[in-house]
Amino acid sequence: MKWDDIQELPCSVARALSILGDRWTLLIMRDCFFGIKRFDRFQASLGLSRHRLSDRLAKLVEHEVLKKVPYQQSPIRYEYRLTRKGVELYPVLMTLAKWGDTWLAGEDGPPITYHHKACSHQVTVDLCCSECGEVIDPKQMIPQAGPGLKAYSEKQKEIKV
Amino acid sequence: MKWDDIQELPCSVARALSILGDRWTLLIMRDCFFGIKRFDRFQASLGLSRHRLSDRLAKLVEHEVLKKVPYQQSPIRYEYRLTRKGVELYPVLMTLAKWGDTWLAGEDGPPITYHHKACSHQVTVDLCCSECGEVIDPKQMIPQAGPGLKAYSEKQKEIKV
DNA sequence: GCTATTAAGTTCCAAAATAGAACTTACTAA
DNA sequence: TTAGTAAGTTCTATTTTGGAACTTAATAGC
Repeated sequence: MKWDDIQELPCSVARALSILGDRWTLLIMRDCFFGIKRFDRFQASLGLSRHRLSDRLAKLVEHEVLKKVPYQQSPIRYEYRLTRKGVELYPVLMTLAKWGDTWLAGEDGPPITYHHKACSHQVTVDLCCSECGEVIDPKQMIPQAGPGLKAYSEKQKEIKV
Repeated sequence: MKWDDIQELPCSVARALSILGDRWTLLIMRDCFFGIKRFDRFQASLGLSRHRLSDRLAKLVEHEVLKKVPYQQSPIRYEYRLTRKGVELYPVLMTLAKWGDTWLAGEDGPPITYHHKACSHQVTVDLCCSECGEVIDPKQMIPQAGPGLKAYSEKQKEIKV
């Protein structure tokens, strides 16, 4: 299967990764959450080639994860800002960061710590149930075919007929 | 910067992505959470080339995200099982899935829905503060230099001297 | 007016990674 | 003896990437 085909799969993880799942995109998003907005600052921060960066930013704009906003005229220059869709990737990055902190940081401890304004503690993040608020244990979660999968199956049948 | 260099950065997201951040690895992990354990089943499910799959599984085993366990003798055959380190990637996949459900599912709705044994509702997941339990708003989180970053800075100084 | 600088890219080529098909190995079953 | 199964490995053509140089449109200093 070609990479571009995975966006067609009836799987939200596959669809998300078709936008985010290459070498650099999630690191670009990390930088966005640290407040980076401009081309040269992304390039300096990440050290990827300008060519790649240009491609990746364009793809993120195309998918409305970032938006280009002019920050000066003559010559007109744009910066890249998170959209609502982009901001909602925060949990993905925080769960990745927590996993890295737990399993890859070694003796030195986490490179970044987080403080929560609401409770003013140093905190980590947990995945919780939207109904009961309990911290999620994977074994307690039961996946079921949802409407999107059923609709996909129907369409596949039609194609075969 | 070469991709292999990012694992050296003082950033847990970069380190995590150095293991997980290529085209297929997180999809392989998704399949693990759906109970897939054997080579041919991964290949059938994902449609990636056998060569790639072999590489990716080996890398995940090397990093102790999966472990090879024999399931028969003569000829000896192994299956791939999640380690503790692997199981703890569940939040990463669930947050990706939720984002995909929200932004990429379209009219058909989410392909998969989840039910939580503890509360027996259909649920989604939220990112919550480990201290106060509130759902996380990115704006309420304040990043600070942690011990790992300080240790890294010290080491960089030594190299320069 | 001439030259340097800044920011945001684009162009080009060599090197690395990937897809897909065929092949290999070590067995079991008919 | 032949076919089948599972888990890979090998090979080649194609695609993607990295890195350096170049472009564009403007401003600032001399």
